[in-house]
Amino acid sequence: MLNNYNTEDKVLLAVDCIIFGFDNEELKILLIKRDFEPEKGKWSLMGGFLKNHETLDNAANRILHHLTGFHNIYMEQLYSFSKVDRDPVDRTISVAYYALINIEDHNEELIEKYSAKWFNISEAPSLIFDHDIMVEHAIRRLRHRTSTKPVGFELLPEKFTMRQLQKLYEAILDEKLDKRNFINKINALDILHKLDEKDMNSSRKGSFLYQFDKEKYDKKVLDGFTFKL
Amino acid sequence: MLNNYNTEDKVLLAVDCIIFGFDNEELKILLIKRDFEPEKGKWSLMGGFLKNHETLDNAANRILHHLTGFHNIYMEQLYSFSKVDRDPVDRTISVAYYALINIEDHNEELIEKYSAKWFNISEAPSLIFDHDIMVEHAIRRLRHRTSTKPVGFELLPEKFTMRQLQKLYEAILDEKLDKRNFINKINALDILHKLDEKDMNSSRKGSFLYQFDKEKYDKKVLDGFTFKL
DNA sequence: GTTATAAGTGTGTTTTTTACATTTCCAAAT
DNA sequence: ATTTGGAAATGTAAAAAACACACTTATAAC
Repeated sequence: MLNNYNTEDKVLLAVDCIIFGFDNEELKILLIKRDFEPEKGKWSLMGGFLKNHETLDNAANRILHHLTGFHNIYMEQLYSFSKVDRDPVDRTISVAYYALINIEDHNEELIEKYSAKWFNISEAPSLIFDHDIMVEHAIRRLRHRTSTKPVGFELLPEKFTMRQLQKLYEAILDEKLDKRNFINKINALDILHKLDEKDMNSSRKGSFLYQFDKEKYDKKVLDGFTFKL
Repeated sequence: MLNNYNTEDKVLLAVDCIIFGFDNEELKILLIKRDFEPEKGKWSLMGGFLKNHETLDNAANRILHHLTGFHNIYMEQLYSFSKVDRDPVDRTISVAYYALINIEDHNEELIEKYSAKWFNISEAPSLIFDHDIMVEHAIRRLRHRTSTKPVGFELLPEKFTMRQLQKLYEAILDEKLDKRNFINKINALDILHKLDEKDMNSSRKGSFLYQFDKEKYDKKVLDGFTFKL
């Protein structure tokens, strides 16, 4: 007996990306204004369809590259959404991915091309189809990841101040953190490299810049260390 | 401009289920022996294809029902797997689900029909396609869930002893736990109902039976309680 | 040299987690 | 009726982690 694959239903498989950024004050998402039907003119996530020669990760990378111009963006598969009529045109299952990018890297040109815009997550417009639900899921996942993996650094420039890092965590977790306790915790992790350089924009005194030391982190992980904030 | 869905590739969408059970000693998974090509005779997860009128959850429920005879099984979507050649017959993306069932409920007849068998997770044979990877993911997820949600009870009979519960957690987490600390923690959660009944099989003295009090748990969750073991 | 502003820093208190040993109960054997 | 074996039941002290909290310092701008 051979299982007959030919009698089975085939579907369109979309990949939709929740792209997070941080502007030193608030957590943001990058949305595009659709210039095609259905729902033309409405805001939505950046998406596309899986092609036969691609994995889902490939497709997500391709889509992210289109909108940002960058490869090797931090990215994680989130969840698959399958309501029967979620896309009115045709049966489409969507696999959501979320991505973290340094907002300073944003490419004005590409953003123009797709009529894209950064929104504070608290002020984002409502989105087409089930995209709002995807964003909710992504925020939940990001909150969790941020507390258990050093993913926050993906959202910051390479060099950053402790204040920036704390603001980022506050934005993601949506709660105020105590300055001293935060710095003590971060320092206890021992995965940052303190530079001699100072950022002189934030205050007269200036504040030291730090870098995430990925090598040190990876080494510690191998020795059984687990990031926990 | 209308986005032309017609030019996009369509794919087969499979749903594969990792079914966990517990026999009071070890964590187990239910596998089936394929009686169709490709890979006939090899062990695999129970799976099936998504139909046009179904959501992924619907499909997973349908597949679980086939093999167990039960509806309303505890179940969670895990991850989507998309290696281009993961299924040699046709391009197939698989969405993995894991499910937890009380092993006592297993239906001998259906198990026979599908040549299914319960394996200790440590002794399971290697599986077709990418199913081994799926199982690994599922175990990781289950470990995490068990520490943050009261899902363990899905794997036990309705009435169980503290010893059974501890053994279950030990099997899932794959580590020994201290008896007194475990019981103290569980009691502190205050979500079990201690019955007057005793299980007399385990010892001369007999041990009290407990039940998970779902109503109480739900009420506590509404009041901001979060399960944490 | 005075001032204004954010950066930087440490300790005591509370809560949580861990380690650990003895007594109790009952069926079974005598 | 008494003894015995074996798992069930139970609490406390020590260690570690999390939390609350306020003053001093460095520097640019004036």
